[in-house]
Amino acid sequence: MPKAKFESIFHDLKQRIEAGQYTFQSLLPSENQLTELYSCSRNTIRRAIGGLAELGYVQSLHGRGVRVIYQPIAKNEFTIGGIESFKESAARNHMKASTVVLRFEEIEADERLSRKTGFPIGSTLYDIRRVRCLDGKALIMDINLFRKDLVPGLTKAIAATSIYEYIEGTLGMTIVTSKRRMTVERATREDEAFLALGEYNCLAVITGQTYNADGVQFEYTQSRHQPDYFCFEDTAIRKKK
Amino acid sequence: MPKAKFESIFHDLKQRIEAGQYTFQSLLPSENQLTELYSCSRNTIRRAIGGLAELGYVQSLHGRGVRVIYQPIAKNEFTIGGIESFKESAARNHMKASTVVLRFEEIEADERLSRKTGFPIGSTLYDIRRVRCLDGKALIMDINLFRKDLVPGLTKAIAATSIYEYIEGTLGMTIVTSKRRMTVERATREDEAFLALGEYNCLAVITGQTYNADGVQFEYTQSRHQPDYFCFEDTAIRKKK
DNA sequence: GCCGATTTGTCCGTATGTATC
DNA sequence: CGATACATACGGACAAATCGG
Repeated sequence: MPKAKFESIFHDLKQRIEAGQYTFQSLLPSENQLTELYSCSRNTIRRAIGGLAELGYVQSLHGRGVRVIYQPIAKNEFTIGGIESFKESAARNHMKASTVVLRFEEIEADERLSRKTGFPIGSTLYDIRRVRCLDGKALIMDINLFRKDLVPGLTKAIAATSIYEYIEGTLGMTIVTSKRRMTVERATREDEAFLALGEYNCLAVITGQTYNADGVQFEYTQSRHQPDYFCFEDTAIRKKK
Repeated sequence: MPKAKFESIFHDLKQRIEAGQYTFQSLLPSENQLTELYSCSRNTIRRAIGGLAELGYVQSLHGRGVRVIYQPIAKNEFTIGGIESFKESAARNHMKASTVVLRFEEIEADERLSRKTGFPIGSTLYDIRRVRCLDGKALIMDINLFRKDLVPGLTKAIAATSIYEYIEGTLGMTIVTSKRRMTVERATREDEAFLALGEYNCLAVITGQTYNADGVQFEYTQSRHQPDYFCFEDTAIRKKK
């Protein structure tokens, strides 16, 4: 529920573009016209347009207008975008999701683990390992480390459903920033044992650190995807020199 | 050379964070203090901070301040971020780059190719295929399609050095928006024939469409990376509900 | 628990610069 | 050249969240 004005304008324009009201390669109404349409200041319009540009929906042309560069694409893959939980992605792709918890332990961060994950040395962590299945096939290996003091009361039963629902729903914690690295790695013996890799000997690996609303890292995750069900989208905007 | 004020403030703050003047988990000076430090309006400061947040350098905490969440990491891999050419990336990673042009032809976009690449049907395209080598190892297979009418005068010799230098330098065209999809694919016979894949049977594939300053797509690229030399970084900021 | 000071979030109106047509 | 349109910047106002007394 967007309460901010620029957000609701952003969503309205986004929907109109997706619906084809503003077509590919056409120009949006000028910023001055939009200020009248939405009865707001030009500043607010510009924030909405800025959001659309980040999404790769439009591109501003100095002195000419704002061009629509949105093209609908067929999304039949397990596309990742923004911050989204496994359950949310599965639902968006209309797939049956299930989870098997392989490990649920408490460990302490030593110096090596601290360097790797970014957690302070000595912090107590939940160490969770799960296999994610879509439509019955084991496709993703999730390795999660949570700071116990920031995510108290986590149980194996919660891990089997959705940890993020617990964190955002029950604990009322907000997830804000998420830093991720994507790489391709050789399958480990564990990957081969638990996942349906088929003829692939590699996986798409997403390593991420997640920060809560206090700006404190509470999670380190490694998500190892069977290649068929991995796709990441991104839009980059080049800075001027 | 940033002429805009908010950009130079952005770069200054970014450098101070990287230099450790503002340390991990500390708070920046308040926006009001920064307006005095840089003698500018609060609006301008906020734009600079917004840029740092997008980079994953800081996170704003309502009512409290702006927390630094930048942590230096060892970048010994071929990291991709923003829009960057092969030569630029190689230079940043202190590696010797060389290129072998496998193909340089003109083709016409039929209906199938148009759907795949986003080019209009009937447009004449340069079809270029190149192998990229770093420190003598063949690691990347680049497949580029350029609209001939938008990138005139392209030659095989230019393809052997840097097409982007030609586009931005000689033609004076500005690259603005770039949409990319990352996937993992099985190696083709061509990949195996020309690249040093080692024991991998997959590659990291980046498929992208690039738009110029007119908002017109002039390029479709597929970049197929040997896994050891591929790493993509990203920061996501969760929208509020 | 309340109040006031501080700090970030949103929004407005205006002015000026720059690019396009 | 003038009109239009986007880019940058300023200053002010009020809301919302946090923190200390």
